[in-house]
Amino acid sequence: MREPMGTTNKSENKKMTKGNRDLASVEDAKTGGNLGGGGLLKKGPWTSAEDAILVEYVKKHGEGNWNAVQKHSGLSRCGKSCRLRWANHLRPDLRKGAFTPEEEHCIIELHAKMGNKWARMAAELPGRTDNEIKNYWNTRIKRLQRSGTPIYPPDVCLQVFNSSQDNMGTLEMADTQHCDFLQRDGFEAPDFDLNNVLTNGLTNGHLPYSPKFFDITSTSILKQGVSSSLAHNVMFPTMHPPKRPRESETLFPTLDCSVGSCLPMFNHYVDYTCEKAAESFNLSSFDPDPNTNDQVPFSVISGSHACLNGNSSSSGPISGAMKLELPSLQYSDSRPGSWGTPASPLPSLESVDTLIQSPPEEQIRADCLSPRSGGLLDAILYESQNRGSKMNQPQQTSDVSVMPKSLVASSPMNPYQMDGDPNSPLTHSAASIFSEYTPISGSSMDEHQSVETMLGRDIMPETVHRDLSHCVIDKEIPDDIVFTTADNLFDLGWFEHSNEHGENQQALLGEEFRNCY
DNA sequence: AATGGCTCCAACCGCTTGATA
DNA sequence: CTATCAAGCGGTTGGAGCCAT
Repeated sequence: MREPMGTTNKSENKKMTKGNRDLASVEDAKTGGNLGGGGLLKKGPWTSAEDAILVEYVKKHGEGNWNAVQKHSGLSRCGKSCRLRWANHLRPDLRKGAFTPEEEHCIIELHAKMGNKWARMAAELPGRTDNEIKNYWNTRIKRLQRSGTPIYPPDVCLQVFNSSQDNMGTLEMADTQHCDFLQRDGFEAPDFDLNNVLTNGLTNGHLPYSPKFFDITSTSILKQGVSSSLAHNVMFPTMHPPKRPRESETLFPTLDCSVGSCLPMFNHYVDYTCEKAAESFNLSSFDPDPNTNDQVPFSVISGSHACLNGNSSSSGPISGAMKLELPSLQYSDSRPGSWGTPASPLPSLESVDTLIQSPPEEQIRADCLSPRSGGLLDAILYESQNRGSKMNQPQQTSDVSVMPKSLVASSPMNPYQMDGDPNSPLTHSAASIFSEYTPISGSSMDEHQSVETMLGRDIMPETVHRDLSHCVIDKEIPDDIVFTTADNLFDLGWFEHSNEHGENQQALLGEEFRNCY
């Protein structure tokens, strides 16, 4: 927690003390100070003299027309710099000092809704700047990453779910600020009862929403939940070396929106589910790496969008301490000795990108609606919309056709079947998660295998069945059910769930979604 | 006391958007 | 319709202080 600051913030105090910049004269400020002349615009920290000039200028001329500041005031700063200085530090309505607990809570909540929309978040927090919020968030993320603390508290998850229900249910979108993109695209989100889903999921010890929600989301997340691969996607890499690459340095930025990251609050359910799963297996916790004694429990990352998943991506390159293998419980029966080497040679995501070419229209759509750094709503609505549009297009079969049909049909987690949109974050999630559960012996991590090959090999529906039955489904699972295609699930009614208004939640995925099966 | 790593945050950079000529 | 400019936005960088060793 930062110390409360007075009229000048801590950093300014530091700088003023250190550099004795207060002594800089107004004349220096006007002539560029340490510029040494030459008429170049000054960069670097502002002096109080420069601040005074800028404040004086704004008093006289008002905000705006920042490029004129240099002309009229003689300040050797570019307009952009002046605007930033004013907006972030000199504005009279700024609130200085540490964030209050209320503000912190608000930021968390807003981030859950909006993602990295700092300016929009700042608009919701009077007196706070986007830069301030951004810095706060980034700092907080890093701190939480280290401590393994969930980023989104449960109450925030609940709130976001409630609000998302409201928004998606009515589509009136009173909060157009959050959902304006929907209106722009004329997209209509169907009604479904997230709140009910949430409440049931949290209170009953089950996740009744799971199969009724997204097949991808539910099954893959929950599959993740019962495996150590969870650690890749939804676990703080607490064993990471302290110095982590910046978020922007994620190796696969276009695919960084894994399930956990796109749907931040789901991670809490994953967390919960994992506990339940652990109970089911009489495990207190999973240690993903039997060679370590790292007793980090199921501390689930809560998402934070792109920030965390770069390193925790299930498909990202795994190195060093993050080289986590599948838990023994998953493959112990069929693949003894597979612990030592990574079972699934994940194709590089670059190769996935290469292999899955999306039609231009979808690329455009993805550009418009990419939930990469968005919140839960973005992710859900993006997915739903893409499903809808997808159904109106000829089926893309080229990729799938590479696979043997039998294998395609029998793939329990075939992402092509579930969603062929390669731009979809959930598709990526599904693909990456799927890949994790596709053990291929005798391959090295360095081998980049084609997605088709990967998807078609060594798929074990039984595994899925077992996993689902242990920790996901609150319905009786017939013994003869085969988790091969989505229509099995439809037939069981798992994609249909009426909300309190009697409306079918299947609509979430679009009527066409069902029709295509 | 010296040093290196880490945290924090102000400022910058590059890109996008919207207004206007 | 196009070009230009101002402003906004999000990501990134760099520097100063803090802290552990």
